Amino acid sequence: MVTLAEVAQHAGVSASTVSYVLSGKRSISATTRRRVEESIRRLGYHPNAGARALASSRSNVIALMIPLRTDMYVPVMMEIAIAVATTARTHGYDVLLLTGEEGPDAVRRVVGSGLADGMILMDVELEDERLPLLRGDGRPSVLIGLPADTTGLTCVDLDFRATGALCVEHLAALGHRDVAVIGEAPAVYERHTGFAERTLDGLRSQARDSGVRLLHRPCEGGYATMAVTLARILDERPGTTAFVVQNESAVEPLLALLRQQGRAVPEDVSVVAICPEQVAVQASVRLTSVVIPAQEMGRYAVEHLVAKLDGRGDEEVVLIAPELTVRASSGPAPARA
Amino acid sequence: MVTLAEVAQHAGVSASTVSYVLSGKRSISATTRRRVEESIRRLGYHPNAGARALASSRSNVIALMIPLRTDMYVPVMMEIAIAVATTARTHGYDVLLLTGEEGPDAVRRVVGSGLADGMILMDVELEDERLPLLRGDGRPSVLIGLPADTTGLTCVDLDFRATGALCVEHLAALGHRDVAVIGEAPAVYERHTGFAERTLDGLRSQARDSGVRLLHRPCEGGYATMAVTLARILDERPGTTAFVVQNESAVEPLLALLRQQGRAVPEDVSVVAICPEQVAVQASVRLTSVVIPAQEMGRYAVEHLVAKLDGRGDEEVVLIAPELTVRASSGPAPARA
DNA sequence: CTGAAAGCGCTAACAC
DNA sequence: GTGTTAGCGCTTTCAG
Repeated sequence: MVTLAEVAQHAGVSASTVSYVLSGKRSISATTRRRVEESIRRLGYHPNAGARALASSRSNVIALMIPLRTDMYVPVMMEIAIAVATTARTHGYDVLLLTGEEGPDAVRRVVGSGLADGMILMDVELEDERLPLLRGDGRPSVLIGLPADTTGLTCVDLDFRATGALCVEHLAALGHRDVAVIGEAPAVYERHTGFAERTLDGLRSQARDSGVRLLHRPCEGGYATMAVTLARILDERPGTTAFVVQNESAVEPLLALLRQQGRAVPEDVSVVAICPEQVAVQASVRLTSVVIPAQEMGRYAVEHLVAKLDGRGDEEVVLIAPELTVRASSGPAPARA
Repeated sequence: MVTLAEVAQHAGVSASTVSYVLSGKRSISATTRRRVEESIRRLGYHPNAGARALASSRSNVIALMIPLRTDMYVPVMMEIAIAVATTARTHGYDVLLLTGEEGPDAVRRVVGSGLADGMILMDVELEDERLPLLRGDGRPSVLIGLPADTTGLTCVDLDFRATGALCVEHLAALGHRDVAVIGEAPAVYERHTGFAERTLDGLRSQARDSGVRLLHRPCEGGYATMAVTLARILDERPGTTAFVVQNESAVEPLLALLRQQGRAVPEDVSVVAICPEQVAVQASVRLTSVVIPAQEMGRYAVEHLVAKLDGRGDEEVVLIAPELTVRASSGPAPARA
């Protein structure tokens, strides 16, 4: 293993000079710099991460906590994780992957050990038990998602409230008066994951404003459950002419079932989805949708965290404005029977 | 920040004693141990990761390199990643997440800096440019996937050759003589990702042995492309009575299209999928399938890597035997026309 | 613009 | 069964 001292010797300079060449924290003559850089290359030197962390009390690692559950919005999470990892690299950070499993202990461990300089948490619940640890003094953190109380926290998320409103607004404008909402699995609501409830808020309040009747039903993914849910909805509200779907694994089943029942999309019923772009585009009907900006959220989260780590801190809640893209699944409400 | 020295002082023992209580590398009297543990708790001590890594030249971190592409088998990768992370924790390791983006440089960086003690690589190509770095001396590594030449490497993967064979065998036994294979996207084959080619091998050789005619077509996910692919297949081989699908995002489109064309599954055509269990179970028809054992692969990979790190090394290729689960999508071939 | 040297917090001989 | 101590490789004052 090549050490900084060896590089120094090889280049005929002192250790500190090599260190400063690396960090750029003081000016170095062009000649010296070149000699040192040459030695570094020749010897294949890589600074030792542990030593560096010990001496500087910075690990250049950020921790990313992802939920354990693989049952929900998996592609979104993956996309976020990848965006976080690549963005982090461009800022000189590596990413430590933590699963929610350990809960608050993981936060304590990582922060306490100096394994990471800061952390990004996904899948935040409204009353998340990890929040107290983040609020106080601890290391900087950024949440992807919005808890009930955001004081002292930095959060990034899609504005799900506005998203819900936007969906209803779109449908109302097309003349729909009876809208059904296919939501996430019941467990998601029970767990009080913020985004689901906020979407619902947005849907409801806009529905009130637009004179739209709303029926909300959580739904596990898959055909079997979707079939039951749909039957129930059409039973309770036979006049339903539009659906808002916030559940990736319910999208395709819904479309198939509608088709089977001879309900044409968008002539007889409209469908608006809240989902990643790929899902919207690859579905059997190109879906009018509000896209979940996974990459953007990941990038944002890292950039805010890095800013905080650099002392350019700012406690702030960033809500990304939703954008509704009209595709082939939504159209004017059919004439009343 | 609480240091080991402070714990030692608080407990009235020496630093080394605290260290040994923590590592268990020498015997400690029950009394001392209790006193130390109490002090650790009371002071909220967490060993500093950097210092520990520096002194012991072990970081207790393993690196996981995942592919950048989010277009392919995303849920599988996510499942593997999570299995890796949780298994690693049970062995006292944390996981560093690397994207394939940096390529071989990432390997050099991580290994050279001692950031991680070993690494797990996913999405290995047949002639992967990272392999030379892993083969030689370097830190221990485990591949998930199988390159062309495995000498000096440890690999874990589903036995895709056997998987292909198993699918054909199943269909042949049911009397099918014309089988079409819906494969991964063309890019996957062009990139020479091993698993796709090995599956094809298995399919083909078993087809020869069983007197089955095989037609293989790569396919991007989604409805539009699947429709084109299917039309072409039925045009070339109108007698096709069975499909093997190895492409998650083609499964549902295929089923929907067959339905639209009035071909009943499994009465008119059989479908066998190679996919994660969830996909097989949640599809519109419960699919006869060979499951991709993502969790098992992740777990295995970590356990082998940890074994290597502990000196219980073993260069070895582990191929997990495929298991075909018969569900509702396969049945006897229809009587010949 | 460059050197010298004091730690950072922990591990692992080496002593007893 | 426990204490002492010499580093691990780097960063960062303090000097010049």
